[in-house]
Amino acid sequence: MDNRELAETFDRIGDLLEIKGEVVYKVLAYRRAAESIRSQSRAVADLWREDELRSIPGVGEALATKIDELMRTGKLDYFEKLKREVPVTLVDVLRVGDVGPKKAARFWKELGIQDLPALEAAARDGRLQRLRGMGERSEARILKSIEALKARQTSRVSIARARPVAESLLERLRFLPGVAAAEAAGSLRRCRETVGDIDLLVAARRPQDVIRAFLSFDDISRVRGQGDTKASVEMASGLAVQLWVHPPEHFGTALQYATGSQAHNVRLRELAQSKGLSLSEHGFKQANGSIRECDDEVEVYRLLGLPWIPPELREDRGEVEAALEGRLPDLITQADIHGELHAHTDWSDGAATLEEMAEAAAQAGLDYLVITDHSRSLGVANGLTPERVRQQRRKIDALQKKIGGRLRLLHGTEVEILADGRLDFPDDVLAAFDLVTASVHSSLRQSRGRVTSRMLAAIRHPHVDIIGHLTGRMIGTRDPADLDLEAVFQAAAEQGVALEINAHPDRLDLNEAHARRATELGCLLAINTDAHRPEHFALRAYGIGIARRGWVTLANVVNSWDVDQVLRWARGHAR
DNA sequence: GCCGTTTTCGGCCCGACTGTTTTCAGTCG
Repeated sequence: MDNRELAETFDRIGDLLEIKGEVVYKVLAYRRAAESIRSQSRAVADLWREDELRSIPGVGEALATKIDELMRTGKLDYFEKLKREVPVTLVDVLRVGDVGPKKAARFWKELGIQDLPALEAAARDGRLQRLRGMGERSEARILKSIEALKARQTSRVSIARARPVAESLLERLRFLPGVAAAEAAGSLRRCRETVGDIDLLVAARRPQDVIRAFLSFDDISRVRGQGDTKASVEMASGLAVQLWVHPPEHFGTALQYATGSQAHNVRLRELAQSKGLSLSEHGFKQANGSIRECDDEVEVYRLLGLPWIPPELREDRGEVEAALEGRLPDLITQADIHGELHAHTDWSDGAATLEEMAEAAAQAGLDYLVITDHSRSLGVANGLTPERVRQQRRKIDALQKKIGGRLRLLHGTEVEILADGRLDFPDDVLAAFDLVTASVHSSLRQSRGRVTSRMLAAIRHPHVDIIGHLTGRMIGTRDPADLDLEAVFQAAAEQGVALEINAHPDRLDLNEAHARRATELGCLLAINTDAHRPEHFALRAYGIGIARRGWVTLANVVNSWDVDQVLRWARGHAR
């Protein structure tokens, strides 16, 4: 049983317990454990074999026993019993906005509603509004929420889709009279790979004016809620947006609050309590009732006795402890990256010429660019034959002479790792490249053993320098290959082969948990855009975001090195 | 159900908004 399935099981148990009316802290304990398991950088199955389950934050005696049962038998008696008490289809009812555990339980017990279609039918028949404490408006709200739930395919969208929408709104908000500042917060600011909704924070003296102006933006299609200090809307595109408006004196605490994560905020508020303070978005309330305001986020953390914690780390994954102990990682930044090691041209499936890609790389401020077109067996991508490889080398050398010292051009390849683990070019062809990235694009559905041994063979191949987009996953459309990551990371660390963090927002592969584990094991990493057109060099921001969420520091990122160091490494490691 | 230089028992963040209520429960982030 993998981490995701395990986390889902615990989440589901939490949902059922909540509907059943169990004390909330037990529910929270299951959810906290689920989240902790989801963000584990190691497979829980491995920890189970090593008898280390209790090292997972939020897993105590009772949950460790349950994980053990799930690992041994694939089932959990406790969960099965629970499902006989509470219909498991009710968890779908919980997904409806404005319906929480209390209402779900009442709909079930008083109206016999066990699933989403039954809820919708009841709402349409006007049966919900006849319940005590309900009314016409509540029923209409629920019906709208059901429609919204059905309309969107998944509840989360790519960060790359959300960011431009947020930027567009922020530009307009900053232009409003009386607005001192406007920033994106929430999961967007924390650089999660997907975001559930867009959270925006505005500093202004007269919040109601800002909210009124915001609600009149013409791309807003529905107002979900509005008050004196916040508004919640849906965009025409279906994206949900939340706006908070606070006076400038509160901006520090408000930004901290709106950035989250919720789990991180809970940790900070507990820390505040231990100092006799009560922390909220309005400030620190002292024991005598007076409020200490903060217009600056750094000050919020300072008052808690902490250094400022970068938003990407705020997930309650050990960052508060690290901050308390003065061992926060010195995270990689965009400015640390000096070269692109993975880019395509129209020689294979890229959209632009060598010249155009070189020009764009120089414009993007890069010092060096490695051209890595596909190898021959990737027919759909017009992969290069050895003969075309030699032609491309001559073309690159000529172009280098033409552009001079502005940009160092290197000749590389993204060579296919074939289904049997061999590479798609013979050794003498590979030897002629400045840099070799090896990737898997097909036969991703092979067994765990086979995919892993293919990957290990590639890592141990004397000419391979980088493994591209390791798992092959495409967010939302293609599952990652089933790999023994621990074995892959160890081999990569031993061989000095770098693992790519592919910055394309559909890939982000390694993901943040993998990046963190790879870093712990001492792997080298490469943060690449896999650019197929000039504007793709800008995608690096998303790769940097994931790297930072994976606690990646400057030390082991190969494209933070200068070109000579990269070439020395490419020639020298484990050959 | 978890967790501990204030505790192995008794805590477990804080506030805004909504709708149905005559003072509050439920939901959400």
